[in-house]
Amino acid sequence: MKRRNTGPKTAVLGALKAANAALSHDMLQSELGTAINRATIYRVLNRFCEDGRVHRIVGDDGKQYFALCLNCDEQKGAHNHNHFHFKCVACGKVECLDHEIAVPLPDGYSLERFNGWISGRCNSC
Amino acid sequence: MKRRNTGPKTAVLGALKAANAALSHDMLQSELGTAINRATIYRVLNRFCEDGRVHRIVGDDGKQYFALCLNCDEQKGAHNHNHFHFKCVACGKVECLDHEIAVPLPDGYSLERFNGWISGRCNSC
DNA sequence: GTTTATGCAAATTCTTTGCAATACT
DNA sequence: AGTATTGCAAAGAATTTGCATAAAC
Repeated sequence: MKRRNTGPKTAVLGALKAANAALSHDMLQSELGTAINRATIYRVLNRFCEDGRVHRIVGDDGKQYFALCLNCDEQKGAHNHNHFHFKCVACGKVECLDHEIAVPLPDGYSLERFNGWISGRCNSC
Repeated sequence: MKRRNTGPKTAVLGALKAANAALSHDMLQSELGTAINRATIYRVLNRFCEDGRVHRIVGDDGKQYFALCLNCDEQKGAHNHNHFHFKCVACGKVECLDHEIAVPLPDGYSLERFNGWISGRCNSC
């Protein structure tokens, strides 16, 4: 399944780059306008996740957020997503808190996915 | 707004106690049967959260899970929910990992809600 | 007898999917 | 030409809400 370069794909990627933050579908949609279809945005995002270019976080609002994998794929193919994401309740921005978390798993437990989320107020708000 | 004792309320509370785990709505529903209405279960859970008897966690499946506040309210009225919740992808059980997490917040940031979630495999699976 | 809580159905919100049409390579 | 990708509409899943009825206190 070879990937192709298309408008929606580069638009979504550009928006994520420009935002330098994690964006939800509706954030992207209002950024990109209705010219790009809702379903397309979801599909583009899911493909980016499969390809390891983007990681997905679920917020405490139950919604999915997407952020570029900055320190992930370039390293060694392994993702290091064991960090928290912080959403400011005032300005709405979602940032990666680049601080690897040591997970306190009981003996015999194995980790498959990590989803750390904090809501609060950022220093500009 | 005074609270009243009703069947659904005690049924939900009993199920949460018996499970000794965090349960989602559909887990509760199948536990309690269809005699208790879907909307009622949601309303009971939301009231429990308001009253601080139960805490709510959002899973990486985007669904809400509810667990009794065991070490929370009795202490000093303050909740300590800065712990992870672990969902086993095999057996589906969601446990509280009772280990207070020190959150690495940047200067000037304040915490309002903590939502830590890990998916993986537990020691029985 | 008040007022909270329930049940039912319908509405909302977020996300996915089927299918025909479009556009990369 | 061949196949990945899009758009549109519709379906699905999780949760909430309006309103009349029932049940605590």
